[in-house]
Amino acid sequence: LKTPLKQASTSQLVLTERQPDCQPLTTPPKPKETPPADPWTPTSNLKMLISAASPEIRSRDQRRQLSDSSSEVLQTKHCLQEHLLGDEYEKSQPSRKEKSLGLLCHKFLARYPDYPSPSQKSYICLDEVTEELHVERRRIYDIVNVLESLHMVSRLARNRYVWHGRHNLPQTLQALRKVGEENKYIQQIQMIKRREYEHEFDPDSERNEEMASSFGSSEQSEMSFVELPGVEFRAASVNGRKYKSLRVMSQKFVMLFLVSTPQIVSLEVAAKILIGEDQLEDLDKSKFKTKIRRLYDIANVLSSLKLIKKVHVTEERGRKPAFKWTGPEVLPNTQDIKLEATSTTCSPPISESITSKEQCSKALFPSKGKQNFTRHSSLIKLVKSIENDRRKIQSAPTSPAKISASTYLFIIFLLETSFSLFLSQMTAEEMQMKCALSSPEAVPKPEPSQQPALSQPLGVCPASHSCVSPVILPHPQSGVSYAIYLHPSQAHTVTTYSPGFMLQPLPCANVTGIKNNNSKILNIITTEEGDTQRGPDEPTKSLAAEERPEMKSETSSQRCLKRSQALPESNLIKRRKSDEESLDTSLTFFPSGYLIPLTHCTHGNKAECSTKEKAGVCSLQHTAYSSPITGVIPMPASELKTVNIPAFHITPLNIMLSPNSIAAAPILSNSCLYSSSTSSAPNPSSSALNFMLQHIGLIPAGVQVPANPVLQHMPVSSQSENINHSSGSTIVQEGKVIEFTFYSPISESNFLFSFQFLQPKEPQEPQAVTENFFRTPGGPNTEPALSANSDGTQRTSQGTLYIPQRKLEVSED
DNA sequence: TCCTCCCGCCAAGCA
DNA sequence: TGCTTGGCGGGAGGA
Repeated sequence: LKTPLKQASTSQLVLTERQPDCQPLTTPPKPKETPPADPWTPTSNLKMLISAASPEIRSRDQRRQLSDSSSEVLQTKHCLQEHLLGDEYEKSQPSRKEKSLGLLCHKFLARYPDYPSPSQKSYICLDEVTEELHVERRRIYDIVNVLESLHMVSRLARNRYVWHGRHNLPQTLQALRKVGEENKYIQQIQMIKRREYEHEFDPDSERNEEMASSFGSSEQSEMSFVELPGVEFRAASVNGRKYKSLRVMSQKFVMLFLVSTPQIVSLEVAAKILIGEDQLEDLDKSKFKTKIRRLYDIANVLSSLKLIKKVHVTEERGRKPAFKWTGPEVLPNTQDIKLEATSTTCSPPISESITSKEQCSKALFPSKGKQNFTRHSSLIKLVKSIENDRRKIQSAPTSPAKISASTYLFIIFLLETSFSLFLSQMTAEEMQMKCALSSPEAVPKPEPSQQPALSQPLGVCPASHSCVSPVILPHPQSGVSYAIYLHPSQAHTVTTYSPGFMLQPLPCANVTGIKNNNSKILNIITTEEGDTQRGPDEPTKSLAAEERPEMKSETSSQRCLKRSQALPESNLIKRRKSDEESLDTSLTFFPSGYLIPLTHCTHGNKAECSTKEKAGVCSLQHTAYSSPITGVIPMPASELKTVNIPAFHITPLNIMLSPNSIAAAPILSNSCLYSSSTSSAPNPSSSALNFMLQHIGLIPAGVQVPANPVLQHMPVSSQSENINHSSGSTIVQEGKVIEFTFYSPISESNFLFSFQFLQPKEPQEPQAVTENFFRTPGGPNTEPALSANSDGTQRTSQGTLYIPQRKLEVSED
């Protein structure tokens, strides 16, 4: 008796024979139990014929037929052999590989066309499938669940599904990508990698605790099934298990690929993210193993669909299993981009688009009505991370401190916090005074289409990057305006605290349509009464009210773009145009809570300043300008050309900027530093700084840190040639380096942060990501004694404490 | 030894 | 109440 050889290549053979665009082929049924009469459908008959065209399959079928012809005799013999040779019998059983879920999925997919005719619905009866494929029901559920997550099938009734094929796949992937972006999976991946990274150098750290605290408190942890319009979801047990469902896991897994660059996701990272979202209190090893098991299940099905492919990622710690996306490329929603870039005023398609998307993505961020005054969950994670770093710093203040990514994130936190504090320090009177003192031409009356949307109801936008609200803080004295990106909730906070504060949405990051319009954008400053208590007779109020319904369905970026284009010829533009002419690059802004100077450092506004100084406005604004906390002292564009910040960034805030707006990076130009910090006016930010540093634990309570700038500029000589000045694009390309220094009062050292992102030209080539952190000795105004190397790998100097490097190599099996 | 993942128990939920 | 659905983890095959 010749049973099919238990050849290792069997499954591979079947896999390789199947071409993606061919009609699927049938796979041979298990030899030992050939059904007397296969219920061949016309389709399967056709497939059988096609498969017969393959010599390999034909020969295999011939063997099978030969076997079938003498089945009775052979079966008897088989039984005899089974009795006689138990080991042999065992060997005759299909190997594990032949029973793999991937192979089974191939068989399953072979039954149905990739693109079924819409008029002719294919139904899936689980009983039939299990019988024909000779598998347990349980296995079919695994497959069907994953297919369901991609909307390739949908459940019709008990035991019954509808086959959609790949018709819905592009739409589904688009939706998943969108949801993945909103869910900030990139940041989560970065954070996990960073923690692993830190753990390499500090194995005794409270890694698990950190991980748990990072994810466990996430309010956005629950995510339900992402549906498509028109594809109804009728899972059998929707309530109890939906969050752990293989469907949801599968969707999340796919999301990770869609948002990652490169599109390679290791199982470990995926599992950690999935565990984190299940609000696990700790990283239980068994849970982790279970998650990995499920991911293998999902990966097998996705591999059968040719959406992913197994690879291995070789890091310094070893070789890790990972998967690479091989499915269709899913670009960011081009429709959205177009809308953002071209919309001028009220644009109904935007709201329609968003409504549709919201329908697609159900309850990704469950609205619990807590968005007001709460930090976004991603920042909560950062804060926890910062706290952990703080502990480390406090525990060993004189020992070489390890500067982790968290410390960098701490700076982000500082910046963000400083702005909040700065705003909260400004009394309503001050702000109103500021408004009053601003020259009328500098503050043109708003037009209906310019009305900022800060008074819009909260909760309209999901918590996503796309909904941060960029605003401008005009600073007439310095001639510098500050762009501030705020989450809608923060924007609301601002307006609540500061009734008369001037806020002006700006075009969001990387809007292609605003290239070379920076001078216009920079100077479009309108007033907004954020206080909704104002009387209805006031024009701005009524205007705001008029616009509010529209705002409900717009993203901030869309709104702000409208505004930027609505006031192209404002007087302010004329007045300040000369200041802005030196800037000929396109503008993009930090979508964050940063306080960002929008122009290079200018010092020619003394007349304006003197006027306002009389009322104390200048000093106030000067504070904003020179705030050491914000660390956003502008610098000449010439100094900025050498620096860029990768869009591939570890902060939860997508930093996207042009060579011009790079001035907003936490880099300090010394010239500006001194010119801006010599003000004799009281500096409210000093107390804010001390409050923060004390609060965060970098300085003990009672200790006061002078409000000297803590950030210093260190020119980066490398990689500057990579910056694409002509395009002004904010998308950073390979090899870009960003460096900045940060002075820690507690350790009296400067920290130099350096990031470099390297991406291969070819996806198959090894990829490397290097990140370096340094600490340098010296005081607040000391230039770090480090030189930056272009490759980021050979940097050493006195005071260099920590130079972790990570290289990532990707190899395919 | 570790990776991979099959297998089947058993509980939740449905008809 | 029987059946369907599917979470889960033990443990075995394979590298």
